[in-house]
Amino acid sequence: MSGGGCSIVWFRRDLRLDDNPALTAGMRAGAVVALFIWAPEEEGQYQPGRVSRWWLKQSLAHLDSSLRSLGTPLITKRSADSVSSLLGVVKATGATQLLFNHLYDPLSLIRDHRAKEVLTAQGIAVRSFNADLLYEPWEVNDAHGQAFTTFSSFWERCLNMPYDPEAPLLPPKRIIAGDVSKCPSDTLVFEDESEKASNALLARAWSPGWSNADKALTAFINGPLIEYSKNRRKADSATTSFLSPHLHFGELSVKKVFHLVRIKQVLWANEGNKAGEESVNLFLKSIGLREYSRYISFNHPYSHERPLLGHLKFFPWVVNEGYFKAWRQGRTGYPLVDAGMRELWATGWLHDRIRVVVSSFFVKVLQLPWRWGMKYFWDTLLDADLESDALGWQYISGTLPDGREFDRINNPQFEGYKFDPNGEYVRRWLPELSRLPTEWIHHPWNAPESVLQAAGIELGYNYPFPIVGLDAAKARLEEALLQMWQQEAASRAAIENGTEEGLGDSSESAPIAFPPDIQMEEGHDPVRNNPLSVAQSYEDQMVPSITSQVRVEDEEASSDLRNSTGDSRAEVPMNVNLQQNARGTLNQGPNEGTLQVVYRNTRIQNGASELRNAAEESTAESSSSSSRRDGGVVPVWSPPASSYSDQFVGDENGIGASSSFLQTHRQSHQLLNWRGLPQTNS
DNA sequence: TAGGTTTTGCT
DNA sequence: GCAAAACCT
Repeated sequence: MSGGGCSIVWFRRDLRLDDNPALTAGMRAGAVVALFIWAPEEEGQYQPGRVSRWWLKQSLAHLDSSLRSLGTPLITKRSADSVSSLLGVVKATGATQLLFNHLYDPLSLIRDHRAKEVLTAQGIAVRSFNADLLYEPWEVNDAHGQAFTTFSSFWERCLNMPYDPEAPLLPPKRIIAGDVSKCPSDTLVFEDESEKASNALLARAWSPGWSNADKALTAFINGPLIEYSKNRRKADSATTSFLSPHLHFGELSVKKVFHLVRIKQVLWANEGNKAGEESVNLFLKSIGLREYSRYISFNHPYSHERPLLGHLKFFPWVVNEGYFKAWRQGRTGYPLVDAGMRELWATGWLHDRIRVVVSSFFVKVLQLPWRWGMKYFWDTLLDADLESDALGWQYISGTLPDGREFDRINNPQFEGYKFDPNGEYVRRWLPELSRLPTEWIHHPWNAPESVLQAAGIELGYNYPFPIVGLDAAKARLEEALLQMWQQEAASRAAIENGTEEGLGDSSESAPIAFPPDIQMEEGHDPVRNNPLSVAQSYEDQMVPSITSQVRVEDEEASSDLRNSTGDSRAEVPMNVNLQQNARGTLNQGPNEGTLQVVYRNTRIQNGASELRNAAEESTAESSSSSSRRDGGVVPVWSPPASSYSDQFVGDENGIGASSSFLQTHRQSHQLLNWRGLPQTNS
């Protein structure tokens, strides 16, 4: 199918050779040029942090050597604009086809859409695939064809889909190299001199690269998995899977993970091994959360910037850089929190439980804006993953319909004795407390003077007093929530009176800026300060380019999303350019097979229904055909037409639409309970 | 001891 | 907000 030219396989966060549908498609079509483009400026405020870049560097080296052993190098390009680099590579290699696997963060949705548009206009065939998820976000819908808004219902559906996730593909045995003689690689720089020393330590603990990932997976599944449930409460146990950085860069295929874990699940179920079954369910759930993070990101592309429940917009965050600094440095006076933050700083790693502890402390006790914390995680975690981190912080912040209650404060002292009963974790990361007896290790401020003295601790000198007392925090939180509800009610009233629909309060909906010391990693380039400006001229909607079926469960062309009140969700601005849309989609023309349009993400009020219907007809057609689910759709979401903050208007009230927090809650929970929500899928 | 009350875990 | 677990009495 290749014509004469070769295919470019554009690697991004799918740095593996096995179960890589873009690569497989490229091989089948003939000669392949494997390409990686390093364009960090495109990531706006979210350029990868030091440890993340270290990982990427190793992983790419690994991928390159694997590819070479199969017959072709990995071409690397340094770029400020991926799309023009793609065009350059097309020219230099005479490629006629571009293949890549989907990503779901907002910047990628835009960029990939643009890539598809631009290259298609140049006569290049562009095909894209699902390599990152069990199911594409638009495949997972409720009975009305709408997106789920709670994790449990989403995951339940995933586990009970009428068809299984695709079986993982094998790695190629050899690859026919495209002509890259006129397409030299750029040297990519991922670390500066000052970072090298710290990075050297990472290599002792981690082995990036897809075949190492594969070994790690096998080892985990045959080892710690069975104890996963039992051990999940320990702060420093070696019982987490440690697969997350591998997963972030796509060194591991989630479908493969799922597949292998399911085999164990069946095995242990047959043996009646309850602990094993529970472990599997729990582990799969964490895979499910990762899926859900993409799902949320696709359906609510602003989820890394804005709370999904609108009322949180009115929360009076404490904008206190001193608190923020104390938290980052592990000097809050709460040993478990501080130990976690020091571990994160030192290693780029944090056990999931401790992530919850430190982030909930951040939001509830310090009441700092959650996006600061999220950004810090992004900068420091080895497995930094924007979608997962956004989901995690939204959960902690109580901004998800099924998140935790906002007004409950966890007590780090109690959590300390729960997750670190013997104080070993604290002693490892807080040497200044290492001589304190376990009895006091999680609350040194209560320890008698003599005990402190014997342990060599002088509070306020070599270890701080608690930065905020829990009682004070509780009082301040209640006060803040009161304020939030009042403002929310006032705003709702204003909207109902029609006095203020729209732009009035853009200052409130605009996110609080990052503090300067975090901001310094960004900003030379104007594009970075407004990550979406890059794409502002591309206003059209999804650009599905080709074939492939996406199964749509719902029979009726149930049109709009959740609520019919006039609001719209953030990712779906009203000012969609349908002309472009039509051109982008329907004229894609005679690629193989059917044309697929996916509209989950779209909320087009007028004029789009024909499009949608066309889409669904073609879906109906294609879903009856074979099991070919390659090819695919580039999920794209349209950027705001004008300014950044305009975008916030549309999604004013987040998932809950214009209903109040309580109503939203009640609804979602009723829905949940109604269905009797089976605990597991046993 | 059964019964009520409080705490915990949810993504 | 709910269910299950833990904790009282």
